[in-house]
Amino acid sequence: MDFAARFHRLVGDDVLFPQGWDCHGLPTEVKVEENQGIHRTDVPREEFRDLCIEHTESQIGAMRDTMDTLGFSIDWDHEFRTMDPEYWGETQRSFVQMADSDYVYQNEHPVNWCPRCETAIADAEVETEEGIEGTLYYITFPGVSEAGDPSDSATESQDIEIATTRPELLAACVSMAVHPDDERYTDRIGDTFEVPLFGQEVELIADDEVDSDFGTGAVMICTFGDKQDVDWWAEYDLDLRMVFSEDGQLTGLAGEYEGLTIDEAKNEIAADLDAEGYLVDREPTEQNVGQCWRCDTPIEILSKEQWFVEVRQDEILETAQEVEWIPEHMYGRLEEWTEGMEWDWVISRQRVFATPIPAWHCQDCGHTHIAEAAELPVKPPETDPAIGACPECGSEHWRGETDVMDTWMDSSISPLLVQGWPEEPFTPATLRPQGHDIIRTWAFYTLLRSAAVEDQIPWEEILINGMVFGDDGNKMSKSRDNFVQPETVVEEYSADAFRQAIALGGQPGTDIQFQWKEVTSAARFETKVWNITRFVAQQLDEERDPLPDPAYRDVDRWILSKCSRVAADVREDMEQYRFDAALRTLRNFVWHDLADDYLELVKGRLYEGRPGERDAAQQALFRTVSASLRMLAPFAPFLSEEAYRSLPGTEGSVHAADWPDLEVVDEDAETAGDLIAEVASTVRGWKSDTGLALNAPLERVEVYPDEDLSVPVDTYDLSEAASAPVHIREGVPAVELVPVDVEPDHSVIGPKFRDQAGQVVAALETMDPGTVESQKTVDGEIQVDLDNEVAVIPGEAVEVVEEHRAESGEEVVVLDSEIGTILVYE
RNA sequence: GGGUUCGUGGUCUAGGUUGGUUAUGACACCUCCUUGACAUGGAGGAGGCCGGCGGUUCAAAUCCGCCCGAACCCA
Repeated sequence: MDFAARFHRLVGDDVLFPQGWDCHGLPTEVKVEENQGIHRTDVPREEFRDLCIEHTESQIGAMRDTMDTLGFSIDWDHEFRTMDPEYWGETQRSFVQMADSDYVYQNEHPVNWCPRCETAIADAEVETEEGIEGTLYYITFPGVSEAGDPSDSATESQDIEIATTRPELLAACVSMAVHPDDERYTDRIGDTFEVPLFGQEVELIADDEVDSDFGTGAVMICTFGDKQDVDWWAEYDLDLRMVFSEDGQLTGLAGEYEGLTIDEAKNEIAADLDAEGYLVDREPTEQNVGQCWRCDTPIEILSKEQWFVEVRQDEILETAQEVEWIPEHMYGRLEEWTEGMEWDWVISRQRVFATPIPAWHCQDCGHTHIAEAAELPVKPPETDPAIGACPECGSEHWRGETDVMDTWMDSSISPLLVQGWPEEPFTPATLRPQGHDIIRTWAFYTLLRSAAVEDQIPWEEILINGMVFGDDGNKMSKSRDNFVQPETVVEEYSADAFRQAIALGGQPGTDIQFQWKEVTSAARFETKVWNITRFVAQQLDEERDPLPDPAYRDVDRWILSKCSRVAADVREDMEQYRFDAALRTLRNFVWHDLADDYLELVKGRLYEGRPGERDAAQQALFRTVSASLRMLAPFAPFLSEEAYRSLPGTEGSVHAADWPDLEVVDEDAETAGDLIAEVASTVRGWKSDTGLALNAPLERVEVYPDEDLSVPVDTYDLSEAASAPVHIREGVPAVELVPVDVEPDHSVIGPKFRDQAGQVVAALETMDPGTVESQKTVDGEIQVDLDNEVAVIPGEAVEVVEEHRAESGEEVVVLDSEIGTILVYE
């Protein structure tokens, strides 16, 4: 996040904030096919690739514009794109390196296959069409009694009936399954049956995934009818019977049915089953069918040679544990995902726009050769390997690998490449920001890869941010019409307001809702800041020499002390990525302490103070405003920059400045200042309430603080602000004091009286406040009558609330405030 | 079905780890106020059984259990 980058620059860290573009992938190919009205096999690979690059470049351009508009402080010198040969060459290098350390291997693996397009397609390309009409066939599988097997000899296996919509897959049947709780079949599990027409023997297994209510409650498992079959095949380590070829015809395994299409086979096999008496019944049914998104042909699942990367779970988890997760519980997601991994990572894709797998297959002996590091980057289908002849058989006939890599192979090495790998020694990046939706991909693969390639953590901290939702709380989408383009916000308000709204959305890890009202309040705050700066700039002399030792008054010391406290708090929040809390604290300070209180208090001095007095106020103002602008810079880079430059006495850019470090925490001044601010705002509020002008002169104001002050309070500015002489008095004001209420301190009474506490408090509250008050002042403790005993409460455990009333005949107004009593003589 | 996170005035949100007096702020709403940075401002007000039930405790928004509801990830 940009907030963090900007903040760390201010505190003096050397920040590398690169931007990478993950270009490759299916969505781009699809988009290009759509725009061009072509299929990727219609044009040569290279041409299609170029079209993708072109499209991606325009996308990147648009996104970069947005980022600039929003003020992202990206280090564009370190921009990279995974589609550039400089990048994907390194992706290949990491592949070669992982192949050398035996992470990479080839194996058969089921893929979605479109028989018409004759290509593998990704899950994302499979569209599920619901409610397709089909026929459900009920087929009898004869039981096999195995002679010589004692467990079977007692109870001879009987026939079992299954239901399927795909009789053409009988030849591929490798097992049968029922639900373990299905009473119809409990004693049959483990029995063997014979597949009709084809004769192979299969075992009945039990699995929770079987739907007992469907058909007969028993299903056949084929390689492969659907994804479920794939899971079972892997889980139970079943045989592989490939019954379809790539063009959708039955293979030799189907015996006499070889060469038929799927539909032909379905009809013929169904007819033969009927003829042989295996077909018990057929009924119409509705089913969901996976189809090719492009041609609507039903998808088949075929097993194809694929490239894999071994997932070493322990290694990944160990690496992940060394990383600090923010928020912590997000580690749990990765852990769960990692532990649940059943298959290794299939990295090969039968696509075009991606990093080519740098390998060749010898056409004569089948040997697979992986490229040497020196010849990278390389595009195998176009180039022969540097090695020349096959090391196994000496042949020079190579078939370049046409498969390409999963795009996560690109993006999962970005931390390495950013650091100059492989030339430079790798040091982990400090921070990785990413969304929680891609923990199982980006974070997972990056951990895997940096552990595998460099045996290191990729980054020290990983900050998981939430998704941004629309104003109505739903995920942004065109159909919901809650899509908010950042540009729209920038046009109507400003980029800084947009940034603030996002920052305030919530803490890291939680999804945040975009809210126009946050933009509104942010925009108001900006106006406020701008006006403050303008006012202060006006009050500062252009050629003002900083004073070595200004004659600060209490309020000056107060605002400076508060400011340094705020700087420390904000800094702490920023370090923990609590941007919401940081901005909140900052806003509160600027708006209320600085603008509402301090500015009002020093106006008198600024307008007509003596030179020395004025200088001190100017100096304090300058330091506070300058510090505030610097703290605001990460959130509102544009506004703070302009304001900072317009403030006389600042040099250069606010973004090149240092984080404020005023080092003037002054407890006494804060006590005095809080009192002054409170009195000023109480008097101001009273004037406002009574309809007086805020600068209406008063005869005299007397302040009686509740607690004795340890320090003298300087009323110079207060008198100016109140337009009246202000005196701080000790003791009790000469007005009637009427106790009206008692407030027990539960944290004292609770532990002291334990289970009696409720009773004590209740009794206390029924007492006359005057009695409580007198007992408290005379004895230092209060006696409370309970039902049959007397409880003694220490005086400090009870607060007596008193109200002041002016003695009759005197022209005085009594104001109660948080810090004490204020008497106003008009 | 499994996992994770969450449920706080009309809306959004802070606080929750460390239980304790009056639960924070913003936006919207109502009343009043042109006063020399700012009406994109200022002063004040109304509005909450802190999702529900139960438990621990003198005391629960906060800790524990269950339930209901939402979102996300996985199956």
